[in-house]
Amino acid sequence: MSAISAKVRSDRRANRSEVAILEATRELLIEVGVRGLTVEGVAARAGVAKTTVYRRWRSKEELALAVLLTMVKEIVAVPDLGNIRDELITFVNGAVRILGKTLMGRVMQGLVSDFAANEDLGKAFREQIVSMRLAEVRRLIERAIERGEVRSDVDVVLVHELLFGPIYYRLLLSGGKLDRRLAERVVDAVLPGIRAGARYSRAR
Amino acid sequence: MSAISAKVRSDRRANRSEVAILEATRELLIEVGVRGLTVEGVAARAGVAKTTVYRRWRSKEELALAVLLTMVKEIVAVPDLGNIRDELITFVNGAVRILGKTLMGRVMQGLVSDFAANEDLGKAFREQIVSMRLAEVRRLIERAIERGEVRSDVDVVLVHELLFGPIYYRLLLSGGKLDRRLAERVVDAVLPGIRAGARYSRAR
Amino acid sequence: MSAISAKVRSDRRANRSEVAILEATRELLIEVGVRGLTVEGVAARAGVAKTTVYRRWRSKEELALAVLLTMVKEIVAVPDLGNIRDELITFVNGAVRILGKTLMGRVMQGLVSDFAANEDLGKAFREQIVSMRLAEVRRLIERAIERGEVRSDVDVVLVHELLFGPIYYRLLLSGGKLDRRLAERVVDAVLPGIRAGARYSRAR
Amino acid sequence: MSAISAKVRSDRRANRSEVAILEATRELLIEVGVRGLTVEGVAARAGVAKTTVYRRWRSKEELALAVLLTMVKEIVAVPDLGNIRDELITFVNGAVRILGKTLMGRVMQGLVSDFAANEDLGKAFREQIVSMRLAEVRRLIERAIERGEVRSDVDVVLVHELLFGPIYYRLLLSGGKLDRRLAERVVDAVLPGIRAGARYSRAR
DNA sequence: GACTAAGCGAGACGGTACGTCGCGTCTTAAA
DNA sequence: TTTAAGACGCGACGTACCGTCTCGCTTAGTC
Repeated sequence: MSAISAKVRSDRRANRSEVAILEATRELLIEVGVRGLTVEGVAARAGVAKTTVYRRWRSKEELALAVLLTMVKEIVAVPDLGNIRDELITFVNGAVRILGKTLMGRVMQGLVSDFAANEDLGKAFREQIVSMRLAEVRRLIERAIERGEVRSDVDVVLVHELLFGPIYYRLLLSGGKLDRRLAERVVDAVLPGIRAGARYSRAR
Repeated sequence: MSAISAKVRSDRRANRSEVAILEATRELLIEVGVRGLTVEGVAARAGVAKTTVYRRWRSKEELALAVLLTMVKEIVAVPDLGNIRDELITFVNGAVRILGKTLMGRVMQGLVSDFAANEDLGKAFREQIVSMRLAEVRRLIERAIERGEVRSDVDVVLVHELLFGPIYYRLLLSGGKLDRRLAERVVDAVLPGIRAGARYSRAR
Repeated sequence: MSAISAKVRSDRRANRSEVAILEATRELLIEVGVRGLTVEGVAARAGVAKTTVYRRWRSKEELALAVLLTMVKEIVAVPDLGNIRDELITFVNGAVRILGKTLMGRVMQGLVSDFAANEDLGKAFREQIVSMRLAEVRRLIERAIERGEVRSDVDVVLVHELLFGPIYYRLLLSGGKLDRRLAERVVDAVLPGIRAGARYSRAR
Repeated sequence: MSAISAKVRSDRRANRSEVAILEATRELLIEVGVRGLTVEGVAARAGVAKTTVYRRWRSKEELALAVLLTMVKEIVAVPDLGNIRDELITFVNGAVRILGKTLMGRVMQGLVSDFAANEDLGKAFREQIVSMRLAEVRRLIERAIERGEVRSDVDVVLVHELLFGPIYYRLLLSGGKLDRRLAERVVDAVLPGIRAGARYSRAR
């Protein structure tokens, strides 16, 4: 029992550092961005030794990703709204809002280059964000197929890319605004291609 | 005439360093990527003083961008193929090929974070790549409108984002393949929404 | 006790770098002089990072001064030789020897311009060398006054300047030799003015 | 005749640069000292190409010395004042004034290290300043010997060093003031040793 | 009065060293 | 045993001047 309580105490102690580090990271990400983030700065702000940071995360990028992941874990299931259009708009707009209005947009911009450079990082992002979004799109599409709104041979992966690609394109490359209208317009542009009864443009 | 030849001679001298630097950069980008690129390394490889590099480019990122831009200046006008589908596929596939098969893909991955961090860099990319692609899409769409293939109230910017967003999404985030089929499938997914006679999904 | 041994261990570790740096500096001062001394070179020779050098000394001049000070800390008290003449000759000759025969002469030549340019450096030299020599001259003069050899109203500062000024004048400006005779002749030239019973030349 | 006038005109053109460079050097010596002096800065201030500076002086130190020498060429002969004391005070005080009140003090401080490092520089200083002062001291002493004021076996070199050593010692090392009293007190301390009828302290 | 070469301004260049930053590792003392 | 504290080796940064080197322009002085 004392061992257990010790463990508990130890965990708490460990968590105190961990929480302090994450909080410091979050603050510094807001203040100076991923680019300006330094392990040294995080440790100082958290009142923690650099070694303690390194013991838990391999690099400032992993640290930034950890913070980013905590924010995006809000990818919640979209309730049944009765029609696929509203559901997709709701879902896509969730991403638009997070990327456009919160810290996450800047963090994403700062981290994206690291996804390619650092295998672990990219994998973590794909597994925890990309694949979850894909899964949710799949769920919504399948529900819509059952409703008869959407063709049954739809390529979910492609749809998912068509929905989110433009969002990230604006965030990362074109500098376009991430506003409410965006989600709606993207969804409206994609739907005609997957509506039940619609034909592939090619077949036309 | 003597003025011209003098200019040429002068240019040649100036260019000798410039060319050497760009070539060294290209080699190093292949070997170590944007992340591993250092001004020091470029200067050494080019047989040039560090100061000479800094005299022409403010940072290794600008240098990398310069190399990248030389590669993408191949965004050439798509000839009239008689139908918008083939034209768009040709155009989009140009980007897919460059990003998927050449150095440019890796360079893009490495630079994208800097577009947000460095105003000049982002501006240069937007003005020299994004806006040129947008202009070409506009040209193609307008031609298609004249042909009666496409609705006349199409939002060109959005179409452009729908076409290229998924490409970059794969390159930067999902890790999906950039293959020949990609361009075709994206175009076929986008066309239904802009075909003449098509209705907004919403109106349905 | 454990605290002490710990302190000692800690000192040893810290000192390892410090000693290596000072030794490298000493060697390089001999080889290339103050002028040719570079922090980069010192660090390389000492097998130490440049930052480690900068952590301890602000500039190569401070470093050179540190070496110089270790050498001149030999300004030891002159024993009672029974007469002021022998005592002063002994004392002045100490400086002549160090400046003429050891590295210190060259280091002094190299550093002297920095004493004026760098407040800290000049202050360190004045406090650790000049004032110690002045104090020793004062002690000797006072002893001689007690013996009745020297007038009691002697201006010790001036005497000190008359004794050492010519030495440095040779070292730095005239290029004259620093030999054994020098100390003797300077002392013999200065003594008549301060002998008990002597009168100021003016009073004559 | 045309050749001559050509030479003259050419000289004038050459002199225009030379004068501009020296004037710029003088200004910059006042503003930033020898330490802060750069060939680049001098050329810019003089509105002259760097090459033009290098064509005339080998280094910024030679340039600084050139300026310094123009200022000290005022070492003029001391008139016969009837007694050696007043003559020496006048002479020594000339140096005290120049070193204490004009730019020359700071320039000397900045150049002195270069006298040892640069053979040409040291030689120029010794030949144009030191030896001229020595010659003047010799002239004064010889006149005083004829007057019967001073012993005939005086070591002029030593006297010269005793007179000027303390001045430079203050300027360069001790930081003591260079005021009117200094010349007088040094002379009064040195004279007893060389007065006619005086004996070497040793002989006592 | 046109021609030519010498001298010049301008400034790019290769180079050395600067002093700084942050990395990730390692050591120590305290808890 | 874990931690805070922080020194360390390291690599690269971007800067300052160095002294050398073209490059055309200006400008005498010659033909």
